Amino acid sequence: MARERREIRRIESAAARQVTFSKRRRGLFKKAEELGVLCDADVALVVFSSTGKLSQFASSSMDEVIDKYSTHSKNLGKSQEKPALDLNVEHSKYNSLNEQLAEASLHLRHMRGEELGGMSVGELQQMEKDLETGLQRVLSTKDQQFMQQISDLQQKGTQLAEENMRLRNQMPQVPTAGMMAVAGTENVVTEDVLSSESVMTAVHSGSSQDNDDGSDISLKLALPWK
Amino acid sequence: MARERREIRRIESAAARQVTFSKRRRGLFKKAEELGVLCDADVALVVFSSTGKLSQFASSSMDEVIDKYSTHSKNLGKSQEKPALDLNVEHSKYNSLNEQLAEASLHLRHMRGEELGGMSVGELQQMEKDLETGLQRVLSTKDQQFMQQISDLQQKGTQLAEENMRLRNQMPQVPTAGMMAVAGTENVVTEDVLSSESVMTAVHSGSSQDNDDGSDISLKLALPWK
DNA sequence: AACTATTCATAACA
DNA sequence: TTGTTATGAATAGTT
Repeated sequence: MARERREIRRIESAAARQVTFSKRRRGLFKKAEELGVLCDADVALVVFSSTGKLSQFASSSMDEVIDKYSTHSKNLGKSQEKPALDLNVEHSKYNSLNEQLAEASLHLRHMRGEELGGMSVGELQQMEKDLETGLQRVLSTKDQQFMQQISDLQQKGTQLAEENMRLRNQMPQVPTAGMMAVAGTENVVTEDVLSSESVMTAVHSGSSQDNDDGSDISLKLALPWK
Repeated sequence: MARERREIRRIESAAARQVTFSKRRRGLFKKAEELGVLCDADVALVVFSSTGKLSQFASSSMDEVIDKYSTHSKNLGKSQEKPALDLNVEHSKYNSLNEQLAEASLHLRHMRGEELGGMSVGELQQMEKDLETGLQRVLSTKDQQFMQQISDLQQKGTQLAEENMRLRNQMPQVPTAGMMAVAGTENVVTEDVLSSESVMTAVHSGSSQDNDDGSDISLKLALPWK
């Protein structure tokens, strides 16, 4: 209803989906309330966002009645009792959440390639698409994090090299004891060496195949301490 | 929202109220459905008209709650007016489940490559490993299903070819063109292994976008025998 | 979050 | 009730 018509299908971008959800939820609740007032109707509305957040509206206690009936349909006589009613509300929400959790859990197992037996080719192709997209994004994000860590380490390395240079200039009388001079800055140096090692180890043991701009940079990294 | 703005208060004329109810109810349900689809949300909506008539909508798993409700809704004494707005979440079990669901939901979004911002390199590598495993298994399962479909089609093809043969024997007066067509048929049948391989390859590389259930393949394969 | 250009929903009418 | 239309509302894309 705006700059351009939007097709009614799941919004892929999480950010855009969240924005649209906010706007449309407000609109929907407003319409629900207006219908209740204008037409003297009882309206109950429950919305779970994709992140599991709950919001609800009721022009009367309809939602409680719904929840109550959903769990203890036999006990119609207790419909006016508040305590039992609240418990039933909880019970109902609990069951509903349990179902959603089970569903999400199954979806996760599917994503891991488990329990694929009953799925159609179409469903499998959708899974494949999702997995490829997800994998691509994970790889991209991982690369960015590596680059950031490397950049940080380079900066630290430069600082340490400069300090090292200053120390040497202050102690020209120690010819072969270069190691000793470095040891003077032991705290900082040892920390950094350890962290860089752990990073490199992570890179190595880390799975797959791609991108090795990192090895070039790591060579540069090693230089200052040589 | 039209010729003139209408104040949001109970419509006194019963006839006008009924008309407005009808129109606005349709609009409200449409909006509810759109929110569910666009934002991947679970939406449940129950409306009692002032005459006691019930209508309901639910996306996904909420329908069970609503269905149970509708089953027993005959016994309900309905609507007075008393606007009440609830936006509460409570009870430890409920909260615990809600957290689990939120976590599962977040995990799913991570698997789709969304919201990776705060993740460590180690977590990303684990995700990568999981995604690769899942993708591999999905591809494998999909291949199996294709193989099964192809096998089924081959069987059907063989049956049709045999019937074709029988028909041909019953009609020896068939002209030359018919013979050529039959020869073509035999070629296709005997090349089954090759053609199935090419199908698999194409599917593998092209993968992702359209989710037909493979029925178009059966049409294409069936054509030569028609 | 605020701002429009648009599409959409609907109040009045037929 | 259903259909049409002028107009008010909701909102998609943008800033």
